[in-house]
Amino acid sequence: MVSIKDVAKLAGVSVSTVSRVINKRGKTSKETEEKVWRAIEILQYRPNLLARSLRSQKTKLLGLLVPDIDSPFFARLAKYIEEAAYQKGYNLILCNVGEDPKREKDYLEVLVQRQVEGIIFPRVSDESLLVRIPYLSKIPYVILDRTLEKEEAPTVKLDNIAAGMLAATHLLKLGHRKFACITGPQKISVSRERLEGFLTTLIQAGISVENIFVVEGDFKIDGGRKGMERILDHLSPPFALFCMNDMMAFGAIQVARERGWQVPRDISVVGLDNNPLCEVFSPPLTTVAQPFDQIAKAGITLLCKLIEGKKVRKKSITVLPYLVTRQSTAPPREQ
Amino acid sequence: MVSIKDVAKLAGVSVSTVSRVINKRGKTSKETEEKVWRAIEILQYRPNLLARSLRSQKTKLLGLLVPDIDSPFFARLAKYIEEAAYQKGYNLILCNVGEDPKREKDYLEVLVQRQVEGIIFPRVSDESLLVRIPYLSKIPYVILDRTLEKEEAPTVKLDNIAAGMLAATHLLKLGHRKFACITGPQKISVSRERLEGFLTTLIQAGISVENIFVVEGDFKIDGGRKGMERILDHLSPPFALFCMNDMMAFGAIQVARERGWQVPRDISVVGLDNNPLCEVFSPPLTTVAQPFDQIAKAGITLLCKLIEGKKVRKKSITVLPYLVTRQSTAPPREQ
DNA sequence: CAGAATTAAGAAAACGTTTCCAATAAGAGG
DNA sequence: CCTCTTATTGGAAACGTTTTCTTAATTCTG
Repeated sequence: MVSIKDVAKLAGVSVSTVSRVINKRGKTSKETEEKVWRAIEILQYRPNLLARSLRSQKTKLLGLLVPDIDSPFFARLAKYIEEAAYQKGYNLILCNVGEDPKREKDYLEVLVQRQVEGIIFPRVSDESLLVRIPYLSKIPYVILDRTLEKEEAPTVKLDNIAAGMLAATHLLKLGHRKFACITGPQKISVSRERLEGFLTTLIQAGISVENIFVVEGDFKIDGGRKGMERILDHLSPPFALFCMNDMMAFGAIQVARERGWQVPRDISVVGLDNNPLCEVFSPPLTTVAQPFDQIAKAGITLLCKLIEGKKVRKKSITVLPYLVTRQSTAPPREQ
Repeated sequence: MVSIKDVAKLAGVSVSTVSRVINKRGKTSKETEEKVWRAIEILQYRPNLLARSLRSQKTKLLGLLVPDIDSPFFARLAKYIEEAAYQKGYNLILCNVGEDPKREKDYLEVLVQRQVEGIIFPRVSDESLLVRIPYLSKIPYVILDRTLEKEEAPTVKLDNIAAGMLAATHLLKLGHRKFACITGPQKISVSRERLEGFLTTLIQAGISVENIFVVEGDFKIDGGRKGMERILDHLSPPFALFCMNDMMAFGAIQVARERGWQVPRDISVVGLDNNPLCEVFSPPLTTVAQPFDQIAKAGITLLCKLIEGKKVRKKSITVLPYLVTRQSTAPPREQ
């Protein structure tokens, strides 16, 4: 491997001069600069970022801890996070932790050892080790799409209450009086907040609790399917269903169809996320959209501020959802 | 930051001894080992991987160059690649290059400078800079789901010809005699190979070329939509359609539905990839499945061998697709 | 019991940078 | 012509490891 020494030798200058030229720090004469660049060109020299990082204590590395990169939600988020990080000159170490706490622990250790400057992670659970491991709490981090109970951790997320309200008002406006909801795991704050927004809006509109049937899902297709089965065992159409993400909505609609019900004629369905497939689904899915780009960008920006040690006023940022109306919702048919 | 020196001091031994204990290299007495581990525990010492890598010339880092992490195909592949890398003790730097050649160049530079030990990337284009930049060709790499024209680059991919054949035989067996196909971009070898398998099988079965209508797509939903519009302008159902990935199949089916055609009654559709959403689509999509886990695992294994400098007999590995029959295909209706 | 062989541990060099400090050369001012 | 700045440059330490080479201490062998 060709090092800065080789460049210095070929250019006939000292190592420090080469460094100065490369980093454009300090004074250097035009001629030496030229000599140095020429040598670099000839030798195809590329600085070793390990050495640079070791010396300068800056790695320009971030850890991206994600539950499941294969889920459309996280894949989308990851894309925008990567984009924002790239813009700021950071690289991302991809850590797919799944449901495995051991793996999360492993990765956190590794990230620390690799001297990442910060960690960004969507939707950690409350049991997450991040907050537990003491030497970890020193490293800047930002949590996306999720609040941790205990402390005022830096967070960027959707206004989930507003999201629930958006779904509820849309369905109310269509004239629905009977509702169902498939939530995410209740231990995740996101689920609770969305439910809160959904329920309070309905109740304020005078819907009685007997007419609201809530089942717990898992944000996956299968949770939507199982949820819908339970709902249809207890509730007879027409009614309106709010699924807390699109995947579950897809699963739920499939079950409805299998049982002979039509969407939106018998059941209106609202999803959440605005997955690109909503458009091609049959029927195209009405959904509460997340501005993924905003979340990611705000997250990285916040993280960078924390890394630079700047004082941040608002450690907790929320972004607003918006409704995308398609064909899976309609007024309830006459009974 | 607490370093190995602090540990040495607290344990009352030399730095080299601490290093030996940590790496379990060389002889150390039970007592010193205990002293060292105790000091490590007290100080919460974690080795600095930058320094270690710098010295040992091993970073245990891999670059993952991917066109679009938000596409279901790449997200799925990335997940399994990450899994395989993790098993082998490697970390991944995520590089989402999009369609931007400048970005690809940037990232390749950065990866080299970060001293990654290898690069793995799905579906590079032939114009990819990888092969061009001379100092890059030294760093081990493996290409997934794609062959580069020129040389015998190490590759792991689906047997695409078999994939095309699988789709064709399935449709033939159902009794179809009129066919359409929405390909991927023709400049990507994957598309050409799949088409080859599809066409030769049909022609060998005695289907005349007038009864095969091929349009070029882009592997995205919209390509499927546009492709289907062109097909329906030229071809009247019933016929059988092979889409070279599931996304395009979803788009195509939507257009068919908009135009009043039913799948599979009027048009049989076969996709490719076996996206989890195939199951919940309406109708559930028959598809040629890719064994993502095998591809990823074989890719990482191959890359590791190249890194270790082992001689590899087979630099080019193909894995076999299999058909998953669902409800989007059926015998053609009587006309 | 002397010398050889073995074991455990320390000292120091090396990895490739950045950066502080000192040194040299050139120009300015008196 | 001598001193004082100023502009460039080089030398060397430092970042935190690993690893080679010594050295000291112990055990074995005849």
